[in-house]
Amino acid sequence: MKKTINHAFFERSPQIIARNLLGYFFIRKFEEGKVVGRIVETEAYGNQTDLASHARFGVTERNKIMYGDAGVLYVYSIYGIFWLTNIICGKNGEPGAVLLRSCEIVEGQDIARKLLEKSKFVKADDRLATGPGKLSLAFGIDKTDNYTDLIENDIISLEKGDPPSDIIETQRIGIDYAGISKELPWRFYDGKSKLISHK
DNA sequence: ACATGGATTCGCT
DNA sequence: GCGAATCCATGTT
Repeated sequence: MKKTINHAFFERSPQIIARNLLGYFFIRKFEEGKVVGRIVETEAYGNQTDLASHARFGVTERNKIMYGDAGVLYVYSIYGIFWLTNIICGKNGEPGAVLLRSCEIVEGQDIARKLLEKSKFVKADDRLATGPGKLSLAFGIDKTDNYTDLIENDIISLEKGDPPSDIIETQRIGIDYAGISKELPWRFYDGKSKLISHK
């Protein structure tokens, strides 16, 4: 039995969890095998006071998942082209999520490549899961994976890994609309990794 | 029922 | 650095 992660791990602030998840392994099983990615880039999204968060307008049909139990996947579509993969954080009633932005695929690169090639909007080079849209493609994640509990289910999971020696904190990407919140240092990445979406 | 715009990516300038 | 691809959640009529 591998090291497990319990729900309590996710019942903390998204900033703490986004940082802690660096070096962890994100895993999805397929019939042909499994895809394993070392997480090297994340972003935290907070409550109503975070003007970049989907929770900034209060509860809606799409974002109500952010107010629910931690440790479940929040998957939503963006630009009509991509799915983005998040993990719900915080205690029940406190909205928060961590966006998975980049992985180093350490197993199942052939499976990930085939999944990427199904999309006409990405190029399947050696940066297979670099960027949140490509990461979701590489793990075959779409709206059918929304609400998946990472602790309970047997297909998608997280395993502990060693934290990077060099963790960089910067502003989040693609949130120019967020006013003062765009300056929050809530993006985290492994400073030694080459597979980061933006430097 | 309709208008708006986005937690992206790629290719061209 | 900028525009296009493309669709659904959201807010407004």
